Amino acid sequence: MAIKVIFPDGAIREYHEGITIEQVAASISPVLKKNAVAGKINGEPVDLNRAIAEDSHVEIVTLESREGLDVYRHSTAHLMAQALKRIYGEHAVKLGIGPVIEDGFYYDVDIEKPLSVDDLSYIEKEMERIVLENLPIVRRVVSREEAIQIFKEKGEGLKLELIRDLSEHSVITIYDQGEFHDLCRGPHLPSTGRIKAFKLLSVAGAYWRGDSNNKMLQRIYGTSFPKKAQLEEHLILMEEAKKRDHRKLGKELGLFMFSEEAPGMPFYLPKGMVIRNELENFSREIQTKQEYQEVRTPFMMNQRLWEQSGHWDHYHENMYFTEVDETKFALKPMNCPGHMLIFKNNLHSYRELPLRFSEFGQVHRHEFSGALNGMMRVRTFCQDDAHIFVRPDQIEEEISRVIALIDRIYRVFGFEYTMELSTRPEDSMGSDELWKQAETALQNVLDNNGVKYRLNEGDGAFYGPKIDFHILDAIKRSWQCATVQLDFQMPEKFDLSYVGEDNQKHRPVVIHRAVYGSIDRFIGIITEHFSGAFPTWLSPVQAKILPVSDHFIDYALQVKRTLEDVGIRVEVDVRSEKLGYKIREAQLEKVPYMLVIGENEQSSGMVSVRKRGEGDMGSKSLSEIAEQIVNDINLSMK
RNA sequence: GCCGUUGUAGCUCAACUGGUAGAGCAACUGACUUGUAAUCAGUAGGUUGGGGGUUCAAGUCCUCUCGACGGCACCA
Repeated sequence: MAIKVIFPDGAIREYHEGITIEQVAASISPVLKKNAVAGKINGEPVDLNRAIAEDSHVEIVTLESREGLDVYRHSTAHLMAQALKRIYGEHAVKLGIGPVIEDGFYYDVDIEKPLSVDDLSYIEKEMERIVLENLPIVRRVVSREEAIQIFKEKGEGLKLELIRDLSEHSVITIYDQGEFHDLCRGPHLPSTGRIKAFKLLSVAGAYWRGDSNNKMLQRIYGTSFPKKAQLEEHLILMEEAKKRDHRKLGKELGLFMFSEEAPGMPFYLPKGMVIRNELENFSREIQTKQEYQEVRTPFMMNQRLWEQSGHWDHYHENMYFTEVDETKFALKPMNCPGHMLIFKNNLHSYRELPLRFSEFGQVHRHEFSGALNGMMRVRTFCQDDAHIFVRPDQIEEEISRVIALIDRIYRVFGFEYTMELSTRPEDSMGSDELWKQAETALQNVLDNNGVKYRLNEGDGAFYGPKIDFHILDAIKRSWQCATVQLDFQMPEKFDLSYVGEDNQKHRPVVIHRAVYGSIDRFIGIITEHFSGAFPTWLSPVQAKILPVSDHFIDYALQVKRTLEDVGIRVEVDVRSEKLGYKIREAQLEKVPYMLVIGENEQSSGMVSVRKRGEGDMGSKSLSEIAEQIVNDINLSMK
């Protein structure tokens, strides 16, 4: 019997019934057959050797596609599991799950022996042997009873748990390769010999099914690619990412430091402080134009304030407390309650709203020790926070303004970003109506602005839903920075009011927002984003003057003064070193402008300009170079 | 917090199975007076993260503890 096969491009071909995906691929071209790793029948992913029983839409999945690569890596995960069982024993290794992830795969296993990175190379060797054996990978459909029977015999308790949770009518399949059998939906490569290039990367602990109440398993991470060269390239990329690690660069460039005396709490060194001040001033200037008013509130306030705000109920595990003069205090983990007190300090007319209080507010949050990570996750940080008090009818317009502000600021750094709407979490306060109202308002703003966003259910703040901005840095990693939160709860808790047109008291609504989010983390992000080569306006030292010898120090100092007078940050390298040495150091410090000064420059009143990343630019007059640098600074902030 | 790894001079790293700590860079001193990515020589620098233990002997082994790293969980 002939069947019709419809391809994604709409082409239709006839084949005999029962033809496999692989044969279909072969019928199109030998290259396609070679690159095919799986297929899809009516959208359902299947193995290459799956027979096509009736007229169907068919797609050949090749290694070029994401799906194909995923199949390839999924099979590599099985390959690794098989190697583990061979090395440590069938019963000593109990399998959890082994999925594909962004850049590779992992497999969670329950095994007595603590695995170390040294063990990985043994496992890789065994994997290579299994590749050489070229074992066929075969799919087998089993009944639930059979599946339970099989995994019970093998002592695979974790797999039994998975089977138990499979839905009533799901088809249970097992993939066999040699003596190895794994519960798996597939699809997989046709044989282990198809796996060409892989590497095991690390081992780590991971809770079974992601629940910290469960047992901790050992997770082995690895990656694989169709070609050796691709694997090498990926490993090089990982090395590159390590080189721009903000912790390493922060130390090398003298931006910030950490001390055992204050885990998770950054110390700013003079150069890092320059960057931080620039960031603050930049945002301060823009906010002032947008009618924000800067305020400052205490780091520590009476515990009862936090009880009133709801932080005690919903947040106290993350807070630092202290007791002085028999009074209990808490270090602020957020700035909102302080701003509520400021609002309450006066009577407010509806005419004053929106009222925008901004604060570069230092907050303390007790994070788990294992969560700390350089500047990215700290226990004290500065939020570029603001609380905007609005009338209900002003909500949507004000949020649009905030979104525009965030966009304005992110453009300067060249960040692309995506947005997420987070809704009511489990642990939260307030009535359903207010939450619904707040969520709808945020959604409306996003929809009306034609913004694409992802819905992140149950991830809002305990007092309100939020829109989060996730920026993509230069190496495509995503970071949550800006946030806009809509809050009907705090105004209630603090009994806030303004006097309306009707001379009656009305309840304002609060919008919480941050642009950089945490300035500290933002510095970490831009350090990695720019690989330490900050744009001129952020560079701690914008120009470094390099006298060829001691004889030109006077002239160098004169140049320094001239540039400083127009607001440029300048250093002079006065050491008795050779020019090449000074250049090398200035280059390693990633200074944007190096100005070489010697006999020629001194007599002509010029400087030789060497630009970061571009090299020798020839000589320029003092006024020319000063103008160029100032332009560079101003342009990069537009 | 959990699992694993790790901690040696300011920095980067070395010291075989336990035998009593070493190099480069940086710093300091001196010489050189330098033209576009490292001038030479000398000097100094360490209770090996901290406490306890085993041993004739501990950087090395055991134990507790602190920090860091890789993940997990957490991320209001």
